[in-house]
Amino acid sequence: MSWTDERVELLKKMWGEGQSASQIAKELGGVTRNAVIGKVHRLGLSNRSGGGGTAKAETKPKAEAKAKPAAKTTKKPSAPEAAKPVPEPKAEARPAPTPARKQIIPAGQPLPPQPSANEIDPAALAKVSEIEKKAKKLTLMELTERTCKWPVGDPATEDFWFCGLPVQQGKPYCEAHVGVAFQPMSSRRDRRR
DNA sequence: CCCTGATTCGC
DNA sequence: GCGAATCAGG
Repeated sequence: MSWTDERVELLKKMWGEGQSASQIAKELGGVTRNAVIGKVHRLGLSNRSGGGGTAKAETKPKAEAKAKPAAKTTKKPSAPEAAKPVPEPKAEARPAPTPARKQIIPAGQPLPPQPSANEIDPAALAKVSEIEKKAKKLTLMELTERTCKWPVGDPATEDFWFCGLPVQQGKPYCEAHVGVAFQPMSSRRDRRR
């Protein structure tokens, strides 16, 4: 796959929306997240603020001397390079408060499709029963930080196990179970007797 | 372990 | 220009 105009555009759009590189890569298809990140950098929009041209040259004296697998002497101009006497006292405040900012980036949660349905989403339930077929069926002892802790079956019987699929980051359950575990709220609202 | 972006460098 | 490998952090 190559970076056609359309693909680049989609990349820009998604990146602008705060989508992660992996998601973008997944969406584009045919590329890895690394490819996406690489492209993002080459496009000069590494920082999601780069919209209007305020290119902040964040000089990161970060990783420098890395443990290279082999001693590559490819580049080493070994230029004495006089230190940069340019103080650059950080002038330029903000002449203009940045005119049109795209929009406030949610940062983080991509927010779900739409919690319009207050009741447990039938689709979510279907998803659950479907993934339960692929469940690892772990025992309590086998659960770890990253295994879905959704219980299945009756604890009083032998037919009991935990989902065990990879959890959704930060949550105790896998994607499918998170879907039914964390409801938009309100479904059971007032069940007055 | 999973995921994120950042950087390097051979191609 | 491209992106795998690698780094660094969460």
